Amino acid sequence: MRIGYPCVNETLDCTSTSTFRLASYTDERLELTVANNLRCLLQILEWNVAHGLLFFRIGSGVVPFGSHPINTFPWQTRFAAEFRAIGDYVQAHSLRISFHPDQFVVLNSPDASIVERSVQELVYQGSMLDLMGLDSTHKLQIHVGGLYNDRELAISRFIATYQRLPEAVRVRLVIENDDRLFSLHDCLRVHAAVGIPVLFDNFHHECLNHGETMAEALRLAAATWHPTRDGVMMMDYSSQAPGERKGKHTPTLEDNLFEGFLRDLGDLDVDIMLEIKDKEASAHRACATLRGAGLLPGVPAPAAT
DNA sequence: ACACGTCAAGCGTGT
DNA sequence: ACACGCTTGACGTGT
Repeated sequence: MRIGYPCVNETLDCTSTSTFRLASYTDERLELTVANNLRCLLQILEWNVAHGLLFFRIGSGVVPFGSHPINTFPWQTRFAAEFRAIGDYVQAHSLRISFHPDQFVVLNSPDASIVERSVQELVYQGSMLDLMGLDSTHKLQIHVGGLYNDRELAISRFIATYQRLPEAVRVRLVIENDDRLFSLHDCLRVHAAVGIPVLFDNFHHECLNHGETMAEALRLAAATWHPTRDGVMMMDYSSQAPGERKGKHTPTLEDNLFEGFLRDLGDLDVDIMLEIKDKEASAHRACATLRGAGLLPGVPAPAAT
């Protein structure tokens, strides 16, 4: 089992997704920014290893405008060595990497140009994994997309687009149940049609479900991951922010809820991404809970920073 | 030095 | 028709 957090390390003064405005795009600016982002990315991964956090979601903005036509800089060749070094580090320490392209990636849009831009964004993010030399156990996670007043048609459009994706994207793509439109049940139907793994989000499942218990839901999702091709199931973990609007993520890990979740998990192996606002602070507490339950080996005591 | 309006992209909901 | 949340920082202009 690995524990991770998304995109940003709040302890280090180093970010892997610094960017600039489209209006101020130049190749020089791009080159400088990517160089700095990759330097910080490696630094964050090193910090994670030192703290026993072996799962990390890399932000979409490592290469600013990575799928935008304005960006014709050959960053793939210019930074081949840096990407490779990061991939080597990931493999040397058995880290797991994911990407979560954001809401603009909609594979089931009825608008062909939106689908085309979405595919280009997935190609960009998948190519970073290729450049790192990482296999298909490292994933790109997206949602099924929009509803467009016709669930069946929306699902069938997703399936049709999925089948046309470039191989490098298709082998890495996974779908996550969302909190309002496409439930675990919907994702399982897409899986049944094309074999795409389902990345389970426990909090979204609490918001939108068809009566499956948490323990059942976890096992249904786990069964969609092919052990060698996809690796151990990945999931997102969060819980409701107390007193806030339904669906809002908690600002910090609630240890008692997490312990209850671990009971539902039972003996299932899973890599857990903590989608919690205070990032690595909660990830630390999750690790402590897991070590207490004997589910994680001991790690070096967190170094003062 | 600091404040704050704004930033590539989509969708559904609420007013 | 339009603003908002999603996820949030931080860019970049103006003072």
